[in-house]
Amino acid sequence: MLELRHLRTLIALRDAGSLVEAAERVHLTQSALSHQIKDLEERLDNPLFVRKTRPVEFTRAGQRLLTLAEQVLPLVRMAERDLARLAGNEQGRLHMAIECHSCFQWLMPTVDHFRDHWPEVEIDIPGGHHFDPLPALAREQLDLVITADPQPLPGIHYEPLFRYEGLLAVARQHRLAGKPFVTPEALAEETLITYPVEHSRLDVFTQFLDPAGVRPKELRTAELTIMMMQLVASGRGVCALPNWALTEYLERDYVKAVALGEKGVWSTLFAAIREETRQAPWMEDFLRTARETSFAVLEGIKPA
Amino acid sequence: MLELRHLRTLIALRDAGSLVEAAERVHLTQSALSHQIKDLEERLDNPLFVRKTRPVEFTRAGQRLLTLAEQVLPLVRMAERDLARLAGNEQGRLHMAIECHSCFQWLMPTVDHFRDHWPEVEIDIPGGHHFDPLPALAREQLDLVITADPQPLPGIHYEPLFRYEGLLAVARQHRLAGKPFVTPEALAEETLITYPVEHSRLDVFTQFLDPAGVRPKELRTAELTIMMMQLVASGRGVCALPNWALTEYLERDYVKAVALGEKGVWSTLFAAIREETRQAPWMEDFLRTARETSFAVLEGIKPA
DNA sequence: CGACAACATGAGAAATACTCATTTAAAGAC
DNA sequence: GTCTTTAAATGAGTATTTCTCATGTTGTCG
Repeated sequence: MLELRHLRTLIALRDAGSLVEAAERVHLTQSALSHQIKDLEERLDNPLFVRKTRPVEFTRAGQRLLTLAEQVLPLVRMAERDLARLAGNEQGRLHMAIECHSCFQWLMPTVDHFRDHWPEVEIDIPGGHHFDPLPALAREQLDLVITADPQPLPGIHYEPLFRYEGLLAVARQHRLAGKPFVTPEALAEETLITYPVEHSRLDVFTQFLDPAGVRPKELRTAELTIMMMQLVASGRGVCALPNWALTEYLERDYVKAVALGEKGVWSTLFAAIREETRQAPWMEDFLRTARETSFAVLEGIKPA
Repeated sequence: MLELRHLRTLIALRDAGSLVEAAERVHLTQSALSHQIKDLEERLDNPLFVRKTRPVEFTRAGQRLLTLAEQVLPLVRMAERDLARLAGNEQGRLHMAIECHSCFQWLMPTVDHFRDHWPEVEIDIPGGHHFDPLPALAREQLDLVITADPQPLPGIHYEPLFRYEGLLAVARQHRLAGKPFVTPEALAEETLITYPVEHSRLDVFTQFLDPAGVRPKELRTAELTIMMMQLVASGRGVCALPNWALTEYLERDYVKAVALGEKGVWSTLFAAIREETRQAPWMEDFLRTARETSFAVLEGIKPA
């Protein structure tokens, strides 16, 4: 018998393009999905997708089921939201801080969507606070903090959102452009541009340069991504940024990107929340939509 | 996680009015449904229906899920139909005979519905054949026969549709009216009106009178239910009919009904089909909708 | 009150959905 | 062409879920 599980799988498969990645998204193994879909295909007596292509291509039967999924799953989600409200957990506050300078890109659609669906929850990103966000979260001045470096604090839970790769942006004609990856040592000859924050909060240092004991030749800071890009493009330095923050500049061929080290430097972005708010239906919904929109909007990220 | 299974259960529960009957409809035990719904309620943190009422009464949460089910399940069914078509089993013929004089009432809506959804399948109820329907089914002159007395024939499968009770219709002022049930012996004093068919095909004889060795004082036949009702109402005899064939006359208080024996006489109505056509998706769909419409249209019947 | 009907509950059985370890197949690299 | 890498399939075993069975509880009606 067809179940919602199958529809969810197919949607994940379409969005991911391969079984392996789809499996990550729904938090199952590749094998599980392979079996699941095989069962389904046998019962329907019809293949659902062509495996030999990248991304996978759906047969007519597969497309029909995807159509069904698109009709049905939103209805189901709306119903679940209504039920959560009926359960009585409707009041709430969601004030958040963002430690990640380029996160607004995907956070804004999430916030908009959320505001529509949970009008009773007061959602806000209060600007211009100068205190440390994580302690502020603990003392209930904030309700959610987007951060890439979780620090163990009592009562604080870190909910992984997605993993992303730190890439090194270099000028198009730069000597490192086109290399498959860059070694820490190579950066000893470069000017590194960063956001004006402590080095302990930057992955280039903590995960790449510090372990190798290397320091860049020179350091300079910039507030905004676009300024960094201008500096990089004009050959005044290099900078490390999340892959998704770079895609638009890469597409316009404004700069080039190289991986940091052979394996790349991968970090996880977290939503820090208080344990008490973790079960709240609107919080679960916010995290879910946050993940969904980030996967929809950003390229090159992976499930945590 | 919410699944279609839950929605199907809730619909069955609403249609049936009690867990016990709903369980019969979805072919599970009462216990299974009880557990299933309990799980759901716990996860939603909300009761779904009030158990102490008959029929059960749904809470707001339950109603919300029912709404969802009504939106979603038809979509799912349409998709399944499309998939069955894609699987290639689209051609078919469905000529049927009806051995049961009062079946048109529920069969017609079924046929109409089916014609809409399977335009490629030729559906018909050829009239005026004088041959025995079951052998005609075996030799492929027919594809489906509605009958209440299955006879073992090679290659013929009897698919139970529903169970119904045979009731004795008597005039309002008749001496038996108002009794909880009637004994076979009591019929020895009555004129029994039947359809003009062999007695071996009438449950009153096979299940009630013959076992007790009783014969009615007199016998007469009538072609149509309405004629029988007129004879009964005017005190010219009594007649045994399925409970659902009587409801409209009972509601208008045209005649009264009494059960046949303490336990009542229950029969099962079958759809006789050839084994080969049993798996055909349109056949499965026809049987499903036949069951559905009969439960929707007829009162007092039970799942087989 | 006692009998009956509907639902709940706990324990164990059956079905199913998953994981792990391997194999097969295809696509790229050299 | 062979070697490597990546994706998907497969089989066996495990875990989980979902049933059934047997029994207990509660409410209803004569």
